[in-house]
Amino acid sequence: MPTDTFFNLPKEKRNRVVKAAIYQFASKGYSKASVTQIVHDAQIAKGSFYQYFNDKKSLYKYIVKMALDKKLEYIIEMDSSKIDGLYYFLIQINIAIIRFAEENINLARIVNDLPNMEQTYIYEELEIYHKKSGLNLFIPRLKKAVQEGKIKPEVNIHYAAHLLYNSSLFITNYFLEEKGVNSHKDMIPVIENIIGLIILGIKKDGGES
Amino acid sequence: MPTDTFFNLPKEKRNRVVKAAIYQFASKGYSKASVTQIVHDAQIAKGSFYQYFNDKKSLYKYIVKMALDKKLEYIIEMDSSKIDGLYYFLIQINIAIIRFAEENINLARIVNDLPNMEQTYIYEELEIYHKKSGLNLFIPRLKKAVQEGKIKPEVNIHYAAHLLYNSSLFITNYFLEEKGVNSHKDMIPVIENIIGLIILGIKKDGGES
Amino acid sequence: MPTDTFFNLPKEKRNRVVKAAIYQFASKGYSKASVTQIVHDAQIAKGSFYQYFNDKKSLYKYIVKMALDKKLEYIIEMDSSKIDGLYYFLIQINIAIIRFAEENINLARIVNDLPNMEQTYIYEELEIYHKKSGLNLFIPRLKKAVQEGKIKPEVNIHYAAHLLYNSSLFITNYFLEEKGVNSHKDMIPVIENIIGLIILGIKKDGGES
Amino acid sequence: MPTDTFFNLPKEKRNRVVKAAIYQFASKGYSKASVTQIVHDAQIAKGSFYQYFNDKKSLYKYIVKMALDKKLEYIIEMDSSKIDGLYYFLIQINIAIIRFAEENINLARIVNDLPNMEQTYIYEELEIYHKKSGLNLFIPRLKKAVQEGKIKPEVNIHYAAHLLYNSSLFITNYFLEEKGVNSHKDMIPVIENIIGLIILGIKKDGGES
DNA sequence: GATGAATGAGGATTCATTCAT
DNA sequence: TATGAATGAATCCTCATTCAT
Repeated sequence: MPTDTFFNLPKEKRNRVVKAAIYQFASKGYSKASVTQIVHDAQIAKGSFYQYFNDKKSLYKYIVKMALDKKLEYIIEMDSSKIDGLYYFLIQINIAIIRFAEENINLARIVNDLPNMEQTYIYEELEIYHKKSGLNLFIPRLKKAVQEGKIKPEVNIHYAAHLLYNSSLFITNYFLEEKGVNSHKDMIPVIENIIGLIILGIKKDGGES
Repeated sequence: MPTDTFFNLPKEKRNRVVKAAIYQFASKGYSKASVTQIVHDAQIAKGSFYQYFNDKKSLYKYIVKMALDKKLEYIIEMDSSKIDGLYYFLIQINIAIIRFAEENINLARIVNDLPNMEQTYIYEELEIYHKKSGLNLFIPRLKKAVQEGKIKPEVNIHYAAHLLYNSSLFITNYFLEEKGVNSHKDMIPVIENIIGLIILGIKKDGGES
Repeated sequence: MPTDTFFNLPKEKRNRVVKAAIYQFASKGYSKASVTQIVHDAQIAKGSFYQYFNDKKSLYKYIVKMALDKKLEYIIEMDSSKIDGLYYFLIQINIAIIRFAEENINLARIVNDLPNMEQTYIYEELEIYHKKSGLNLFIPRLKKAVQEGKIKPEVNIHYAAHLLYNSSLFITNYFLEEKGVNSHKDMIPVIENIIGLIILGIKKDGGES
Repeated sequence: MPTDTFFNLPKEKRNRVVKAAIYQFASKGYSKASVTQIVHDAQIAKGSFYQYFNDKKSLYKYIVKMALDKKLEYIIEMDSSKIDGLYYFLIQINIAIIRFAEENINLARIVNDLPNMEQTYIYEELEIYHKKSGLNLFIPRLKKAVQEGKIKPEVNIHYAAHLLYNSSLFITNYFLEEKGVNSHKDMIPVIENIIGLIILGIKKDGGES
């Protein structure tokens, strides 16, 4: 969504703009993010900014797309084809997401802020990208597990996917806010616990609840 | 967080202010909510507003506290002492929350928007209230279940509470957005499905994952 | 189209705003007129301006309405009921318009600039007022003259009204620009000439053209 | 008013610039016309534009001159020497102008917008050209008619010329705006009516006004 | 205690023109 | 000569807060 002009810029300058924008959106959110602050941080002229992007919204959409793409990169990288069991798959996907968050803190903040945009008109224009790294991450894998007879027949795939996506968001937020957590490795037990919980349930076998 | 002046006001006037504020915060969110619009809707003078509240933030905190208190009312009302099983407890608590949302749509919106404030400085000042109707809703009950030997020993209570709180938020959002849902009763199957999932797990017994 | 706030202002302040606005619109036209300049000239704060008027357009519409009303005042004042002949009526109406222009130069400039707004969306919202001091000034009088048998049957009332309205605009512009003309009295011969021309025609009787 | 560079350009490129400029000035007016849009439409570089013209004003003056020249072409073409009567001459000249408008809608819009520029400093620099296709169109012919004794002695040539010029503008505007009018031929009755009116007057012979 | 006008820094966006390559 | 990125003052407008009455 940037203009051609933006792509003709030297990479270094483009990076300054992107970096400043990411910082603004991550720390202030879309509507409080200030174009004035972005151009100041990126050391470009106000007018230049509007030669790179039609408006603030265009920039935002570009950054969000970039963030979601980056998130997907981490997920694709994990080469899910080799992962057989559902439990292991879910562990891996959450680890991938946390690694994304670890290495791209501000992009992760932006991604995790997306659900808050859902009521706005901007969201609709982002929905396609968002879906790819949202619910759709889980639905196909759950369907496969159903076919393989590995999932209880009474489980509703739709709700389960929601729960899993939601959990991944929550896990990421947990990571982003928890100041004591330094590496994605520290999160592995948390992930295992939560995914284990979803897979096996809270309830002790044999007990009635 | 209002001034004494506010509490000396006739109840009817106070209600006008509260109602207008709830509407603004629910529909626009904190930062986009307009003081000008609130005083207009409440039919009070701009200057009066600043005699009732030090600033917009004070009003927001007051409304949030009110919303959380109201939510708690619904939860307390359900008289959990009589509820024995954990599953049934979780179903009931989610139904209570949905009933709160059903009868106080705008307050529910404000409550469910709270996690988005987490990065802001305002959140810290609200944390205490938030906790009461958040995580702390689940932790004591989970501890009890542990003592009763009803929960797998490897389950981490802390994370389980997070997952349950998160699920309750997600269920509420689902209710608030789903236009086809008219009554909290329509949500009961959804709740049962999701809670069932958390209690029993996704995995089919006997299968390896 | 101003807000109540504007009308609550002391007359002196209101006049400062109106005067500054008239000056801007008259000298720059609608789109080049600067709100910043207006508030500067009127010695009010930018924010105050937007408490008086919703936007620049509202102010413009207010000023245009004011200008057209003022123009009408001069026309109504001439007490057309006592004016019998069409020629005399047309002379008088043009004199009234020139007197309006003489005593309200900038308002007259704004009024005479209106036809240029015709292609804009603003015009539509002003049309009603404009019509009253435009074509409709002439049509009823021409109809009356037709009934009295004083007008050639082949004359199309519609076109004649247009020609007369157009001539009045032209006469006013002539007055506004002609630097040598100091008083409306200097314009009387011009008016008589032009109206005489429209009434009697250019052509010498008996000559073939 | 373009630079030599402009005239050294291949004709095709020059035309692209001219066409884009005409479109802008016709549809937006001088001050709203966008240089950025012109260079975009003409597919030339911003910098190139300023090598062809010193500034926006220079381009405008060039286009206006072009428009007035084109208008004159249509008028000259009608070979007025062969036209004898004043009435017929006026009919023909108005038809010529309408034909110009019909075949050069955007140029006609620019020409008819000129009077609105009269208050601006730009106008002065265009005045010479404007006059040639304005008042001066009528004055010589009126003088001739006076010499031939075909015009009432009390008619002031100067004012009559103004009225006629003004009427031609009005007729053209009428043509440009009237959506039901497809061809200049549809305008002939209107022209005959208005010119007839000016030649013979509104007043019925024998009646007193 | 009530009122509502005043404030001004800040918001996003536009645009003719310049200048380095 | 052609290019297109850079510029920055100017545009309209918003809004929480203050203050005089």
